[in-house]
Amino acid sequence: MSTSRRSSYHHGDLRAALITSAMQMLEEGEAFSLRAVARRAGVSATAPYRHFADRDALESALAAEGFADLKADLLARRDLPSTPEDLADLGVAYVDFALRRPALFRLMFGNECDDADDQRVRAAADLRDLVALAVSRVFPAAGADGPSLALAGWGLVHGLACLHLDGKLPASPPAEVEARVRGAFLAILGPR
Amino acid sequence: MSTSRRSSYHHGDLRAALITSAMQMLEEGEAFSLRAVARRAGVSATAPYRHFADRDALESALAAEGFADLKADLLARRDLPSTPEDLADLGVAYVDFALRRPALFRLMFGNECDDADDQRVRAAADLRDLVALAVSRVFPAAGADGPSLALAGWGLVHGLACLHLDGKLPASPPAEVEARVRGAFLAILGPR
DNA sequence: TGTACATCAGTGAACGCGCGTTCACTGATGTAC
DNA sequence: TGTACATCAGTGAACGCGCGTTCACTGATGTAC
Repeated sequence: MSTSRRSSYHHGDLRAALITSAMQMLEEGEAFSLRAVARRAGVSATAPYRHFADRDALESALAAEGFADLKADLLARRDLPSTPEDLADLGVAYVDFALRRPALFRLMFGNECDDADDQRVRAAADLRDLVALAVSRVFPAAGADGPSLALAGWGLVHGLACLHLDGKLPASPPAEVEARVRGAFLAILGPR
Repeated sequence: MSTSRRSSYHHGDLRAALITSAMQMLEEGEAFSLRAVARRAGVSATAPYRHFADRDALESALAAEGFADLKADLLARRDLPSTPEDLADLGVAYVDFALRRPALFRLMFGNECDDADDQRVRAAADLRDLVALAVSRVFPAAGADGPSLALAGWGLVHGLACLHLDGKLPASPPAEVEARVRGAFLAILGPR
């Protein structure tokens, strides 16, 4: 959309183009650097500085978009879960996201979070809230244990994602991963 | 012990000294590189190549030692857990390890695991087995669900460790972390 | 017991690399009159 | 409607950096005779 009006000099919407390029690089497992992103966007190495203060700023923008994407993935399947099985579906979707976009997932989580970036922090908090809401729907009777239960749900699913991602559990075939996640999830959150 | 017999040229046990230096660097949060490790060990930049094929080899050695240390930490508190509360203690110890030695923990888990290194893979498998054994002691009646339950326990505690480590949950004060981990643990594995 | 020599474990110079970032610049755009 | 000019969004050369790794080398050690 923006490339069509691109002149030889001014780009049109370089900021968005840089984020897109960076996402592609992450998706393809390529090493990520300011210079490399600029290269892929077909622009000089210093052009990104017109749109991002520094490397970290680009990274935070990517992380924020990653959180939004993950949240969208979780919401895509159904409105909100009402049974433990529904909840397990969410867990499967979470792990699936991590395995489909490993580099992005690592960037979102595997960094010392710089609390400075509002957008990023807010996006992460949004995710946590969504998890809490989902768990409270399925277990409305949890009462005072609600927050602990929500945290356990998030921790479990996040841990399984990491363990698969880092090769501590086999990340394929997908059906096996799904069965493993669902099994673990229902073993503790199923029959109550 | 080895430094006392160190001559000006031959070192004595440079391999061990390099691992020690590298561990210290990880502990102090310093960036880790072959050159930096050699520097800290007081040795030329190329000396490590006498003892490690390349950077990855050093890294794998560190990871293997990390797994052994973590396992030792888990075993230090008691022989084997017999109640859910005991199990929660193990979980707390796991998270505590991650927070006390974050860079090491990241190195152990946050890398694409190269399956090539036997020692490292075996050390990671050892850890998984220990978790499975501990869970099976506490829930001997789990039966066919045993493996799923064990995996859930590992995933939960690993996920909580990562979320604290990555700033998605506040990593201090320690007492609060412990309460949070214990709470999450017992919320799902407690009253059965 | 003393000596020759192979082996081992270091050294230090050098390689090429990609990175983040700065700087002075220049081409294009859009606004005021 | 046409022109002057401020502003914006790019360029490209250059900086210093630390890294992993190679190479030919040399000093120390220990073994065979």
